Amino acid sequence: MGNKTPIEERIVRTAERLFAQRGFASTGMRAIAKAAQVSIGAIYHHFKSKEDILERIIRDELDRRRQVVAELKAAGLPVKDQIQKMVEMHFSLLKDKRNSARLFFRERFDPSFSLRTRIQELYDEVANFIAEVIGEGIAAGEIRPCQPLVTAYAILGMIEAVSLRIFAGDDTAALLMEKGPQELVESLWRWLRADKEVNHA
Amino acid sequence: MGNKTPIEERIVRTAERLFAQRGFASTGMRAIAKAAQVSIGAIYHHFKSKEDILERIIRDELDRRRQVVAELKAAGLPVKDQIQKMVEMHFSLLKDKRNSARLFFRERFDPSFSLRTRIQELYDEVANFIAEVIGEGIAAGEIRPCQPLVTAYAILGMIEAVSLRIFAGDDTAALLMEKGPQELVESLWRWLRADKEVNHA
Amino acid sequence: MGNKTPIEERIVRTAERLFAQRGFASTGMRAIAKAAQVSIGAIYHHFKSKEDILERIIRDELDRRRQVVAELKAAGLPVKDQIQKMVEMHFSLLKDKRNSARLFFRERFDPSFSLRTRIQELYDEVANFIAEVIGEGIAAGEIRPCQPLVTAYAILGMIEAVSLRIFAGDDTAALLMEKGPQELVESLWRWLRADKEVNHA
Amino acid sequence: MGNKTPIEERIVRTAERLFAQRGFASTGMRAIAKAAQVSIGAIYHHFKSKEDILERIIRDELDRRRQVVAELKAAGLPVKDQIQKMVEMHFSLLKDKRNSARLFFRERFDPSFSLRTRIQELYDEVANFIAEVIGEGIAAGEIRPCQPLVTAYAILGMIEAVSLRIFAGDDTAALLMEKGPQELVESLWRWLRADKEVNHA
DNA sequence: AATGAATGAGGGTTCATTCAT
DNA sequence: AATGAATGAACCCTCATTCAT
Repeated sequence: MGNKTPIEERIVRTAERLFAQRGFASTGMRAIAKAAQVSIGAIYHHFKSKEDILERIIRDELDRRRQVVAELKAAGLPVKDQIQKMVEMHFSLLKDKRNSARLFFRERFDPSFSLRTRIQELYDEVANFIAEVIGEGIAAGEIRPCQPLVTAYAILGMIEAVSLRIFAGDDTAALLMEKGPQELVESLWRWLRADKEVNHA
Repeated sequence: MGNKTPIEERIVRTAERLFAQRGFASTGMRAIAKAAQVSIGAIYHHFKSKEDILERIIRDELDRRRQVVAELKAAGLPVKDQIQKMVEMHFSLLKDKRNSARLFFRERFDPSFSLRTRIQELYDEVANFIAEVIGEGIAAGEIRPCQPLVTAYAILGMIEAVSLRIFAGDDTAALLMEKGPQELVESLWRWLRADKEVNHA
Repeated sequence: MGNKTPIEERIVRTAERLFAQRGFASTGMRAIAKAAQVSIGAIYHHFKSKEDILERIIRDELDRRRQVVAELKAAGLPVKDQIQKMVEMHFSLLKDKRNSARLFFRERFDPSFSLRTRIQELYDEVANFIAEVIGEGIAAGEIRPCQPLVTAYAILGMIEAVSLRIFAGDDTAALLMEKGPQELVESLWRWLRADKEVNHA
Repeated sequence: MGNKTPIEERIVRTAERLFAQRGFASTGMRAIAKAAQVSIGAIYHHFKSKEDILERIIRDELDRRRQVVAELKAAGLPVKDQIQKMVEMHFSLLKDKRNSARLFFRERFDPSFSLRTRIQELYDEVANFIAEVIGEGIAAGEIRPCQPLVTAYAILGMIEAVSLRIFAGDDTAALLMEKGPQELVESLWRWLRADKEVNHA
């Protein structure tokens, strides 16, 4: 049922790459068909429309992230570890699914795109999860008092900005890829931890 | 000579809005002409091509930001104030030039877009400026030792993420717009400041 | 595989007619589509571009002429007969493929037209063939000494001028069509033959 | 009144060159204006339309040729000399007014062009003049019996074919330019003269 | 006499999509 | 399941021409 046949796989992966490279609007069905070595008819046999392909790509990516968040939630780790895992997740997805991550970022703002809302929802979902973690941390005295939601978006933004810069693929990108994760985790903790810890150190 | 005629202004502003809303590739010249209440021919009389309009928009925005950064550099403020000003600048530009800011985000990654490199350069320029400020702060013992460049991108990302979320225009956006700037400035300082200050507190 | 589908045939023949009537640059794709009762998309499904249609038309015509010349070469007729056949060929092609012949004349000088060189080559090929025949005739004493190449172009020009005048379709054209071929053949022979034949007459 | 101001001259000459090079339909008013270093408005101040410029160019050329023919008619030369002068005239015009000669040939067949009829008329006028000369020659026994009109078109065609080939500007063209005129004159006379002359030689 | 901003119809071409096979 | 021919609206852009200055 939900099984992807090889041809669907090929279409999805090719489209993912092309959408990420050229943008959704600028990628034609012909280009996808040609690059995937599939007939146009075959694409329309498996997908309702061009948007349908994008929807599938995005949904896959959303599922993947949602699952990571769910696992993280279930694990019941200490606050600091949860935040570390979040950061690592993003960098890991960035490495494994470079194209969809890039696509994910590119098409987030297109208002004509029916998935925009769903993307926003996931984003908010992740942000809310982080805010929740922060809230708990504050309640437990582990995190200093702050606006949890603002902080959550800020954290996501930090991660994404560094991730995005890595797409450029130049020397700076290499530096960020190497130093980024640990630096971010350390900084984040320094940012969030309650003052007492510093005083007691 | 270099004066913008009213019609050019109208074209640029309309295009800016439409590009920001629908994306560059999905905005047709007809749509711009109609929305700006200008004939297609008139647009082509003032601009070489659709890309030329985008180029003008982006260049204007780049100039605006570059100038703010230059002023900031020249002011010779203390580290903390410089960072605060940076954050405020971003939120201020966000309020005044909502469309171009949004457009700026959207089209940054299109590889076929001739200005992409220039945008990247400006972004790097700003990042480098921040990294420089951080480096000076570290040398002066005001900022704790860290990777200045990674931190710079992280800071920009934080700001952007919060900014972007504001585009959505919902309740969360309102909250972020209200609490965002001061929360970010405070958090940032907490993040960056050397430990001694905390200890002495 | 190489079979022309009916739709391609219809497009080519319609374009041929319109190009001949209005000129290549002044014939729009919409006009071709309408006249051929075919959608614009269908044209572009079969041809890469407007120039591609012209290329196909010209290539067909070139092939046709090249083949006639090759057959003539292979036949090994006496000089006089070869010249007669050449003239007849031109008038015959003129009758059968009136449009492409006219088009052939019209677009020969367009420097932006990619096939111009190839047309020139064929023209030269035919001219060289005639010059060759004349050269052989001179060597055999059947043709009086003359510049073979100049004479060849002159002969082609004679034929074309009469042909072209026929396109007008008026009374003069009818006269030329009726009397042209035999008059030209006779005159040509009178022009070319060695003097001895006249003396012996 | 009929005086050309310098600006009109510049427009006409530039248009003549561009029309000859690119064709009438493919030459834009902007291109003429730019090449002639004249504003578009200035062109429209002196000429009613693009066709009007062409009309002026063609009319000038027609007048020039008509005048040569008239002079030839008035001179009352022997038949052979008249024909020689005709040939020389064509090659001379070809040298002096290369562009208009080329243009003259290119646009002769455009049926949407209002001057086509007039061009045809001049062409016929010249052909009729030649036919007349031939007719007189036949009556006087200097020219062998033949179809005067067919022969006239053939002669014009010969001349044009050689002329046109010269436009290519390659080695063959150089050869034709050097040997063409005298070869044509000699051949023509051989073609046309009554047999008795040959017999009596 | 001369300018060039403005028009909008039309240019060639690409598009996502349909459907008979 | 798979094909690719066919559609025609929409794409960006150029055109000859007008007209207020």
